[in-house]
Amino acid sequence: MARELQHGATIWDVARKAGVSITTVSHSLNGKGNISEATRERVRAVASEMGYVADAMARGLRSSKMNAIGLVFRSLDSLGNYGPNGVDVFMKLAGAAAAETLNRNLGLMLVPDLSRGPLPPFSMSLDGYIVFAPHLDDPVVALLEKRGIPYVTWDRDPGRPDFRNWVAHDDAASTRVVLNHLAAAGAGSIAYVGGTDRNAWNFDCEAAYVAWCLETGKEPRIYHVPERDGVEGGRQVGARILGDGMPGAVFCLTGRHASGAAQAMQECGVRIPGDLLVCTGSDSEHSRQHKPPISALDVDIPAAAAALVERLCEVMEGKSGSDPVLLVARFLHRKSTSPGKTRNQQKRGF
Amino acid sequence: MARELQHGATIWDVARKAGVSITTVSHSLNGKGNISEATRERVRAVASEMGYVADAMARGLRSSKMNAIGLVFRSLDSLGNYGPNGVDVFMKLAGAAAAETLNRNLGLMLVPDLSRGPLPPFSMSLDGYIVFAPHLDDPVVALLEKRGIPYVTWDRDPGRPDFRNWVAHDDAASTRVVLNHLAAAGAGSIAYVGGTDRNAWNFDCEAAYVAWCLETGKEPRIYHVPERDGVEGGRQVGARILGDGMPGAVFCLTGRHASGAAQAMQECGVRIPGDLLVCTGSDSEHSRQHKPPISALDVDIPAAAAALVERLCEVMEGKSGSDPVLLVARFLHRKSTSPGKTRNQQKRGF
DNA sequence: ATGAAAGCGCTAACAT
DNA sequence: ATGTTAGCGCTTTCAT
Repeated sequence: MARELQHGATIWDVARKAGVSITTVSHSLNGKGNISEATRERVRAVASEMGYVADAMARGLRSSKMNAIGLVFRSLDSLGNYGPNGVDVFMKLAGAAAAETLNRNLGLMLVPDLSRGPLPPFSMSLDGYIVFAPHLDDPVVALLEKRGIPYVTWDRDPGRPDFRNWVAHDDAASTRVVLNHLAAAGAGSIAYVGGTDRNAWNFDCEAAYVAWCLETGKEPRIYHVPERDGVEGGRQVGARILGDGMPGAVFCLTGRHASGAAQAMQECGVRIPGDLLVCTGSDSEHSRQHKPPISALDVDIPAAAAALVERLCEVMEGKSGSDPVLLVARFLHRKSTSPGKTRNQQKRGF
Repeated sequence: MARELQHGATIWDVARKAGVSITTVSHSLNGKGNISEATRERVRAVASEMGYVADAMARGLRSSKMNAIGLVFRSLDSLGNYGPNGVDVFMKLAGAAAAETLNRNLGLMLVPDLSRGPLPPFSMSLDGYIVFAPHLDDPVVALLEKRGIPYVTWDRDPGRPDFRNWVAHDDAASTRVVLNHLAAAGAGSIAYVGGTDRNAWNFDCEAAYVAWCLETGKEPRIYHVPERDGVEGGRQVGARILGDGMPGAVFCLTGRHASGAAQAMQECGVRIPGDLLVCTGSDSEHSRQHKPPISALDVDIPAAAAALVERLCEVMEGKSGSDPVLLVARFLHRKSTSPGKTRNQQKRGF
């Protein structure tokens, strides 16, 4: 149906009905200017009675503010399988960010990968962007940078150490928490399984692992599995690890890899946690539902979303120079790293 | 930083640089009017060289088209825990819809519940809406209706039988598929566990269950658990069902309920599928990861998103009178309803 | 084949 | 305390 017909009342309609000028309407509704309280009230009443809502585009055109921010949806491909890791984290973040932006009366626009294809009409008019896990030399970041659009990132930009508008977990600290926990639980040697995406998470966790090995005098055992290979990739690496000689523990960054690796090894008769401890750097349904449940680092998604949106708002307001925001990952201690637990605890999924 | 500085080139800048009028630029870029191919090419070249992108708001103001649609985020509360069911379906749909809208060069805006709080600035300017599972007398639908904004719904609007712009699974048919499967697998009596939200899914599945019982001469056994009670609610209903006398099968609409019910009953010594068949109407990580995996109806989310977006585009273009789109849910036959399967199949998670 | 000019609905100087 | 007016950047008649 033609929107023209139904298109809501304009500021003119309100002005006419209230018997004032459009300026008065604008000022009344926006709490600006010098308007008598009586008039202000009357205008407000008329406006709300008419269901008047200022046209976002007209307003935006004038103030060059869209009142909406974008959330970049990198690599749609990887979402193709809608696995718990791809979608889970990203989409939960989208939900939490939407809640967060609503509080500030901003819209949240999902923008699937800006770096390929024609730009969606709105993409360059948005007030700011949240970029999820930029990788090395990310073209999306380059585009935003070139156009001077404010943005913050989840995880630091691995190629740009001076860019400081990011929010992330303290990956180095989290990694040490895990490794120390594993060592304390009796793991003599710990194998590490990272992903292949060139993002800060992979880089920093691996670096922390290597540093920790150096400090504790252990021999690093590093494996890489492409994120997209998911559980199956995990199974394969599990087999490889077994082939290379069973370690005391395995730390898989990705939840799906952890689940796959544990699965494959259990099928070979390895008992978890009896023979081997397993832990993941990213909690997901896979780690929660695995038998036994797999210990994991957990992203506090609402906190992350809140921090990202808040920081972005600061940047949009021109504030700069703040430090990056480091969140603490929660460590969820579960059965997979608890040798010697009773049957009862096991049953409760702990 | 002040956007003014960085604000991209305007149509004027392009016109000046190309030595033509803004009309020529507009026409060249939009393939309208009578412009010589030479000029058109030159303008295009200049524009792309300058990285010119038409301002979405200015364009929208003129054409009163936003080129973006909204996806209503009903009841954020229920997403509060970001459990696999809330997020799973809704967020996957958001992702798929974003991909789908991108193909049409439309933006997708996440709009958290229009019915409470102040309207987000954009919400009333969007070209159309996808409303996810409207419930009876849904205020969001009422608002959209009042303002004449085109919308489609996922699942029919239970209170408005004449509204036909919806996409959903054929719940009646799907329910029968499940019940027949359960009966064929040897279930003499089948208990049904539905949710309490007043949406079409709950209504239609239950109606189909009752009808099927009537036809087959079975006594209906109906239980209700609030969606938000999740796995714990499932555990409780599992206990209740056991208390009322164990049936041959349980059909839980919600995946989390199914998982909880199965869990509680298994802890009481019930063997699945040996003593009892369990099936859910909504596949999720919970049903997939349960031991044994729980048979489920599965939403083809990309198909649903595609259908929703396509239908919405039709509605926005003024086409009307099309029939609702009925999708077929896939039935995923798993171990929980396969009595007498071999050990091997069991191992493969089938 | 090209350009001038009128708005779209709003905000913010600038009158009054 | 209220009103007039000039644009924001664009599309679209209507001239030329």
